[in-house]
Amino acid sequence: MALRVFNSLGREIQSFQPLAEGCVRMYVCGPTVYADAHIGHAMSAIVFDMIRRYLEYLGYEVTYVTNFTDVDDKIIDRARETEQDPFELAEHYTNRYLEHLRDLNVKEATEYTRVTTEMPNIISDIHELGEAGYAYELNGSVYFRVLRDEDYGKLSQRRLEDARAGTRVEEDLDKEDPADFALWKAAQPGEPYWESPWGHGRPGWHIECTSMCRHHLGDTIDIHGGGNDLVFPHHENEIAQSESLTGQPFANYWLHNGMMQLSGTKMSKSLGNLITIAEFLEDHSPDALRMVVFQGHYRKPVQFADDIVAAAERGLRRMRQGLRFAQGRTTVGPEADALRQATERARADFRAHMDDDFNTSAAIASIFDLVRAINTAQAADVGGLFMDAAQDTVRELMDVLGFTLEGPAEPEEEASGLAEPLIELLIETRSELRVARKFELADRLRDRLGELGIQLEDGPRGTTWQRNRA
RNA sequence: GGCGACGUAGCCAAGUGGUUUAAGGCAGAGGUCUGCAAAACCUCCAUUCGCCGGUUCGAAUCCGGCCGUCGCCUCCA
Repeated sequence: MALRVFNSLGREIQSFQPLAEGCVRMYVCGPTVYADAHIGHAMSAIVFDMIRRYLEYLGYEVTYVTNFTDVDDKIIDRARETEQDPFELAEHYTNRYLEHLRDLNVKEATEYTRVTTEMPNIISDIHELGEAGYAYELNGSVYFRVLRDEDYGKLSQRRLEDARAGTRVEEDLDKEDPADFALWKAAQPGEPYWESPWGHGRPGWHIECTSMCRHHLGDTIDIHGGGNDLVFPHHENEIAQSESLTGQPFANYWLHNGMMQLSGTKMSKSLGNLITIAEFLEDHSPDALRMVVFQGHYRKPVQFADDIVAAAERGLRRMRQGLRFAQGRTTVGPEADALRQATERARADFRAHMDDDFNTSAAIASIFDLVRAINTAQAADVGGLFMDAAQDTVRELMDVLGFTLEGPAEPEEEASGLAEPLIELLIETRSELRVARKFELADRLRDRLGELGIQLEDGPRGTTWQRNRA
């Protein structure tokens, strides 16, 4: 079975076939950097990271380009409000976001593009559009002539009249058509600007992605991704610009992730109902966010709430529990064989579900099935090759989804390295108490360690311990 | 108003015509193990898929209506 994906362009499941054999070129719309990113942005980054990782798992060489919108009205407004330099402001939040991506275990992009470093390409592309009759100048701004684009609206399945309906009536009432959108905006006094054939100004929002794709990936790319709130107008306009410019299809597959919901409504900067990535990571592991997102489907809205995160954390603990050091001595026999079969089945199921438009929820379920098989085998004293293979498979498949499987971080004060020997010493002492049947004391010791975040477990081969975040 | 998505157990959620009289995770109940706990394992936990009709030998899955939720139509991942 081969990979099939839901293409927003045409709204159907299609088998995935990249332009160049074995190579995938993908572009994902990144954030506008005027404030700290929230976990909705993180969801998008995580979803496309998963898609990229899975494509690589399938053996594709992936060129992954993502951008930062670092010139924009909101940035200018925010800079004015806070009396900052807009470029410094954008730079600050760009770096913050890059840090967050690392914290979230998002693989580094092949290239991070920015509007500010793309200016010559943007200007020449706008110029070309003008030459070809797709754009016109008006008072120092340049607009895209929507009427010239015969299949405008094909992505969002919107007719031009619908697109016009809600258009904000604003400054340039002289636009040829209300649906025409800005490729270049003339600078107002005090605004940052670049020199252009049309005077001082800055690019419109949509043209940046057109130029970045064209100049960093080529006229036609395999996958274009982003949140489904970008379908209209942003991606529709990108298609209009790019295809008018090159005469080639812009992107073969359009993939859109659903929105993160906080108490029933979309999380967004403008509504102010958000949890920033930084806030989330103060209390939770990056894996927890992936679990919340991937227990659902990337195209559907994801519910976010404290109890949902808590449930995800407990599921992850179960996953990690299956990776405990295996000390069983049975390496052959029916139990070992059952484990081997469970491992093969998990691999096959995982792959089949991921091939089905990245059904991460079902894919994770097949990993959980393997974890249960591992635990059962551990109880049956299975160890050796098959156990190693089973545990490695859990790690490998979880890694395809971008999970780190790291437990709660070690507290800083343990830097001295004294904590572990001390814990071992306490366990040793407690074992002696237990042998002496002084259970009350032994239990008290266990409880107190538990309060300190050290959880003891008495097994048939002695006591083990692990950190357990309160 | 226009375009689109969705409504599955206490919660999150997969499943889109028979192999499912509905995966998986969390929570809950009982049991095994244990000095006790924890972890793990076993069993149970929706005769039912928003509601009402229809198509079909057969529907959570297809069609129609209704109710409800959400997204886009303005900046938005």
